[in-house]
Amino acid sequence: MRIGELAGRTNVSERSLRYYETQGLLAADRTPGGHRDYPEAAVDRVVRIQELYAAGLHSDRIRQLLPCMRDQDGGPSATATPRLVADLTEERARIDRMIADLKRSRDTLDDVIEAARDT
Amino acid sequence: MRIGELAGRTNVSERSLRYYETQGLLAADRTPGGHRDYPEAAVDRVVRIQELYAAGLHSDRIRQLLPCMRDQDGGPSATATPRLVADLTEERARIDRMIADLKRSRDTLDDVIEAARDT
DNA sequence: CTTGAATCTGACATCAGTGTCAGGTTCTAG
DNA sequence: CTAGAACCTGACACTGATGTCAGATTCAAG
Repeated sequence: MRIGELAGRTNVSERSLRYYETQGLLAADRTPGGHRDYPEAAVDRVVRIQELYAAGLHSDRIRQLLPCMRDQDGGPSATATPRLVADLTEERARIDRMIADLKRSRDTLDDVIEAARDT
Repeated sequence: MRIGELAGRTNVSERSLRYYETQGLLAADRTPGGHRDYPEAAVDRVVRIQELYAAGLHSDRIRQLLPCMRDQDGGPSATATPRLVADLTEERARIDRMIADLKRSRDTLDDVIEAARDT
């Protein structure tokens, strides 16, 4: 599929899709004229990439991670090195802290919202 | 207490504390010479502010929110307007989506980490 | 063929909190 | 009183994914 369709289906801008390519996160075939042609699996991949970005991972880390992921077409093409496992474990801990923070903020908002409801 | 101590106790840089003041999030008395003098309650407040920033709220929103929060010394000094409640409800939904995303990313990392463990 | 929509590359802007530096002033222990 | 630590303001840089614009090219339908 072409970039416009992929953007529409993933709700990710064309700009970002091209950026992912420069970062080595998302490959695309090219038509004879140079237009990008994405495989169906690109949809899932883009969604994953977005999730990982949202989790605070940087392009470099995502690039290391992607080949080790299951649920890619053809299964994982690599296994994480010990070094990468250590890094990912740290990222995981960071994500846990983020979740805890977010829950506290959510509770704070709930308090304020509820206090207003009781007015 | 002075800014250095507050920074140390909250693990927030002095730069950020001064920035919070310009944003109207954190007030401080001044010594005759002009140095900031924070009340004890500033520690809690700074922690809250950090959590809310981490949850993706911007300064403007936090400024609206802070006076409505419980657990401030003296209790809440304001109640959220209906307009603010609507905005906060939206923020809350966004935070929920963030948490869901983070959990998915965490699961992804766990998969990769575990796959490496089974090597 | 033609024409309009879609895509291409490259460059520059943005956001918003934070880092950092400079040059000056205040505080406090000795 | 004095030295050094701590603090002050103001300004500029940065980060890194994304928005946006310009000018050129390709694609696909009539």
